[in-house]
Amino acid sequence: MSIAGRITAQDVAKLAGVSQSAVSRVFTPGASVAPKTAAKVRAAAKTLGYRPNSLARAMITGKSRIIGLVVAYLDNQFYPVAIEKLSHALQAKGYHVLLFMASNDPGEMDRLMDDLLAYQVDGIITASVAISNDVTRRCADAGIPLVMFNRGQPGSGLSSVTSANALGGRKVAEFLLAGGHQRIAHISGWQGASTGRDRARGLIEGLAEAGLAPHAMIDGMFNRDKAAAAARELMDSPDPTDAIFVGNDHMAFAVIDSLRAMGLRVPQDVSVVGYDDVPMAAWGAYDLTTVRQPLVRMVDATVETLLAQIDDPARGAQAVEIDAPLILRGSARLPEEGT
Amino acid sequence: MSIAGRITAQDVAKLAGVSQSAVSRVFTPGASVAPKTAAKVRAAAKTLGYRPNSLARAMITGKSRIIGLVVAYLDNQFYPVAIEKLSHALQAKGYHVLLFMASNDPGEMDRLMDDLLAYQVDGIITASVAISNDVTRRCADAGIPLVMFNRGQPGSGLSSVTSANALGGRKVAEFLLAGGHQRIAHISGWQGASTGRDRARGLIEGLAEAGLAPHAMIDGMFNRDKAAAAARELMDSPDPTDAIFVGNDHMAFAVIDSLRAMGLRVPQDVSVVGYDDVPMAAWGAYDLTTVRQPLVRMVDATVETLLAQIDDPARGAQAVEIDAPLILRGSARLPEEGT
DNA sequence: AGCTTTTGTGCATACGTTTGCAAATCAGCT
DNA sequence: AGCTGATTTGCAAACGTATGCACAAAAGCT
Repeated sequence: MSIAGRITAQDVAKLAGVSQSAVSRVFTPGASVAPKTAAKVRAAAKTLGYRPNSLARAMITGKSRIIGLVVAYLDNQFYPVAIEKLSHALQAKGYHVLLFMASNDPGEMDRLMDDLLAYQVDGIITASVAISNDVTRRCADAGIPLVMFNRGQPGSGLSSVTSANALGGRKVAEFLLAGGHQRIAHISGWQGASTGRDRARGLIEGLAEAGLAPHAMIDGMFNRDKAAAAARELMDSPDPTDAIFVGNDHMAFAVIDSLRAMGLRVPQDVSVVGYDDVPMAAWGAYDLTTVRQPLVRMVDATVETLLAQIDDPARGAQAVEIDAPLILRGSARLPEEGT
Repeated sequence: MSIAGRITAQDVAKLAGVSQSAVSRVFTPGASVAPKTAAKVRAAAKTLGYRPNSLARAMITGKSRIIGLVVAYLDNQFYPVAIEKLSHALQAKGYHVLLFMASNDPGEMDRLMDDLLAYQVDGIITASVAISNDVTRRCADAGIPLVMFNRGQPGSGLSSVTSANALGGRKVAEFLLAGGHQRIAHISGWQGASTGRDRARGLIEGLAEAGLAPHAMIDGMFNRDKAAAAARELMDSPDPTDAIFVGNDHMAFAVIDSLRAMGLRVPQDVSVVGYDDVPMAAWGAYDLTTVRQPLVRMVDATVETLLAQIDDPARGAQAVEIDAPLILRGSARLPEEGT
């Protein structure tokens, strides 16, 4: 019965009539301890309600079993769901998640790095946040593996996990062309991010193979308001588009809202295709045709890559790309049968 | 230039020509240290890239400056946004967030408690997750403050921050009555949660004052599928309702999707009112009339309550309720002018 | 200058663990 | 019984910091 104050391994040792080391060994998986004493210790621990202090353990072993997770925005549904899955996956591996919110202010990440290092995290996952070279260097210096989730940084020597964004853009191009669209515009993801650039490039390449070019390209910055404005601009023009590929679902919803507010029908007047396949894309109000980022596989690849790098610091960075299938729904006109 | 390995206060001390204690004092806000030596130490720290080890600091002070944040689901947009704000608010106060995902399996929370205690968190915030008496007791034993966000546990002696849910339900009742609705149904939040019960009770009381009773009550369990099924059931009946108050926005969206799929128009055929006012409620596709939970004020109250309890463990629990205004949009028929 | 009061510093201990090492116990043999 | 080898155990030293205590240095005063 613990009145107050922390219960330590000493207390348990005293009650069980063994040394403190013995207690430690009982709670250390690989250690050598006789079944009989283990039983005594476990009994004592249970009555006192003892749990080893993870912080003290981290000090001595040099492994905190904490992963720093840095996220910029949570209003795009893709990220909450990703966090949920990442967190579950890491919990299952015995790691814990220290959550950091970063604005996209570049200085912000540097400040967060201080906290991350101070808490001796074993590894870092960043989701949709820009990494300066300084941050990269400090991670390398401290020997802390970092994996970028859903964003790459070519030439940075950092691991990343993304979907096959360029290929995804290509698939959209082919699909829209097959559907008979002539004037295909792109409201892109932020061109400062690999994710945004690659999707745009894929679309352009896909159209080029048919001898076409995008009817228009506008940087939507992954921002709803920007995307909505872009949609209005595209349709107000004397030569409006007949299909819009939007850089992610989050913007695509804003685009559809905006089109409907203009009295246009989707997909009769204009087709819309998104990217991500967040749960909301399947909801009746949008029924969005989109490219699915296979979240579970991306999450699995992320923790696998990160843990591999933690276990073997000599292992180099790797950039994983996961195939992203096109999901057909009602927001884009379908190709004719038998094409 | 750090080649590898952690830089400790010892290293800095050596370089600066002072004792390790001096270095510690420079990084401890209230401590007594001469400006001159502070400067020397800071310089040495900067060239070595030194940051105090938070884990070691936590060991000695007994304060980890870590808050455990336990969340059940992230698919309801209310919670991601809440997490974002909570995290920012805590970061601003020098705390950090250890994130735990809990299923609503009651045993799950007990297991998480082990981890929370092992990491010596200074406090716990739970968002929409059930707390067993056992968990309550263990927190009390360990002297760890806990505040429940967006859920209360009457008689548990636990702090909580919610909106004024019952009053909110009342407001909806009055508003729908004023709008001339006769058959008002409720697809409630989970009746196992105070939040769901209080909103339902408010509606019932509000209708009772006008001598009415709900036309129907169905427990939607905060679940989209359940809510959609409930909506179909309500409208398929020989005596369909003319207004549905839904226990939260997340379910309300499913209800609207479901109604539209039946060929019904919102609000011409049936009015829908939600609860939360998540960002999505303002989007064109739903334009949902709803009760706004003032997120910023709830978050502020939560961290204020928690930190007050951390600073003064003797302070008792308190249940904060924050007024929740009704936000009028297009999903519910408005009362006549001049009523 | 001599005294007292304030301020700054170093020494040493403590926080709660893990783990190498050596001593001690135990089991398995002849 | 005596020896060998394997297993279990306790001792003590770490990990990197904060902090009480004693003392040194500086500052304030008449």
